[in-house]
Amino acid sequence: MNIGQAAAATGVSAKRIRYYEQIGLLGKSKRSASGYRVFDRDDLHTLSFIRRARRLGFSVPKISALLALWQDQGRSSADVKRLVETHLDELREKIGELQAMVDTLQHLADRCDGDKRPDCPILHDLERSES
Amino acid sequence: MNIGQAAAATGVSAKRIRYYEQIGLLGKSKRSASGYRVFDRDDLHTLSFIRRARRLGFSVPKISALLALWQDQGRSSADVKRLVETHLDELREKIGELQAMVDTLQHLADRCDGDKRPDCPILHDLERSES
DNA sequence: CCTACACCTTCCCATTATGGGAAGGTCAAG
DNA sequence: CTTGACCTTCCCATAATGGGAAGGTGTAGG
Repeated sequence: MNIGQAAAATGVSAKRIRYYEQIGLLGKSKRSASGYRVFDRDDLHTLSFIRRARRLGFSVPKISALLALWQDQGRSSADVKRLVETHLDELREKIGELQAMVDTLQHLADRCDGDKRPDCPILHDLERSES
Repeated sequence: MNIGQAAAATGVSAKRIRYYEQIGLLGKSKRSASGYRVFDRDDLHTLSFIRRARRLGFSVPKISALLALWQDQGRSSADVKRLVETHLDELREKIGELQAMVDTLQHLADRCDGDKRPDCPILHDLERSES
């Protein structure tokens, strides 16, 4: 299977597959006589794993750790869970930051008339002298 | 006032100030005879504005728009409000994506024993053949 | 007056994960 | 053998910084 077919089969673009190989997330691909990358069912399986992990917001280094655990038959589920909970903490922290922005902005927008006049509490707040 | 003092006074690092000038978010700074950037009270005011906008998650292009409105005495608050509401939509969309990740991961983590055994619904899910 | 030392300047590199595109080789069908 | 689809590598760009080098400036103390 060539890279284009692997990409179509897994939803991971050819560009990304080459990138993952380059940074060492994937081992070096087998190559055909002419230098084309060749993928087998196991490779597709791994690529799909990576794609799902990306969708859940894991960074490449974290996926690397997840892959290592996945392939380690002697892993403990505690290790996997710990990794995921750390990720959950980070996601929640990010959500908290974004939510705080939303709260502030919504508060300001609620007080903005949104008409033709220039007065606007939003700009007024951004302009304030404190902080 | 030199760049270091302006940075200390506004909380915007010297690096960032230079960057903002370079990309045109700030006009070209006045310079001393020896080439040092010189900042006055107005500049500090603008830098503080930018810092607050950054903290509320606005991108540089959006801040550029906000600054233009801020400095336009003939603006309408409707324009400001529209910009902010677009931003709010984007923030909320991002939060939604992150929250969906959290929901999925929490669900999986809840089902993971987190002990010494290798069985783990998290890896099992990432590995699944569908999707 | 000269020497430190702190601060300034510009320039280049790195970050994260990906897309775009060029130049050139390969393969299968007609 | 040509065409077109596909592959290869390589370089560039993204957003918004931080790090650090090489070299000029400004000031304070000896």
